[in-house]
Amino acid sequence: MPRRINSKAKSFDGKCQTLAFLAKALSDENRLRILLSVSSGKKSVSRIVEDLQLSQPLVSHHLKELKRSLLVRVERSGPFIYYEIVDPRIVEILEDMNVIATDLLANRTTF
Amino acid sequence: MPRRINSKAKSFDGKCQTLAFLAKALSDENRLRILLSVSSGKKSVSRIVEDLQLSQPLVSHHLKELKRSLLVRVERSGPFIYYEIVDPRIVEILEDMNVIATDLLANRTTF
DNA sequence: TAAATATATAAATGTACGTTTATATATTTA
DNA sequence: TAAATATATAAACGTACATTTATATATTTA
Repeated sequence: MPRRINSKAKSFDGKCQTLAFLAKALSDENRLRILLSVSSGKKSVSRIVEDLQLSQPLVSHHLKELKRSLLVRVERSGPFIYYEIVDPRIVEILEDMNVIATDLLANRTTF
Repeated sequence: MPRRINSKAKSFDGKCQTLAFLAKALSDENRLRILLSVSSGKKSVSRIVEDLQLSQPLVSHHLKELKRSLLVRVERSGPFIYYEIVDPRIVEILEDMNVIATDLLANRTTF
């Protein structure tokens, strides 16, 4: 029986790889903006490009990454290809992360 | 007045940079393991090295990154240097992320 | 079918990053 | 003060990745 340091470590055994993969998908500013821009409904690539003022190949590239990370789903309709967030709970997580990040920055001298 | 696409986008305006920074700090498997290993109390570098079976310079390097990301605090006691998680809410976030990641993987064919 | 539009892909490039190896610094002990 | 222990730092290396430029694919329209 493998030694357990504590219960918290146990509950994360073998999950850090998956967690790191998900975190990496969220670790780029432009990719985050793209993900959030499709978090409230389907949106075409060109619409994302227009809204975020990013180059079309860059948006396509990040959408491909988000799809590879299972965070968005794709749907074709005529000449347009629509992307949409798969699980809106990701947005809640990002909101929680933002609260923590704000606190960390505010108390960075104190801690 | 700048155009707002939707309320969600508004609530994240200018925060993606911070969010991406935090996510990047959590985007490496070994760094996550180190962070979680100091999430239930102070732990010395050598103890982390022993628990996680990682090289000492690698652990030191990642601890430096975690400190730069404001996620851990440092405390010296004799020859030992103890690290500790700053905000345990990070662990809750990681638990939530793990739930979502698990669901995404389970439904990856369905979505 | 030709032109126009929408999106994806490929190549190229610079940089960031994780890891290893080697060494330096700091603290305790003999 | 010398040796041993604990940790940090620096250099070196390979790789991953974000971005740009150029081009290919697919769909609609004239």
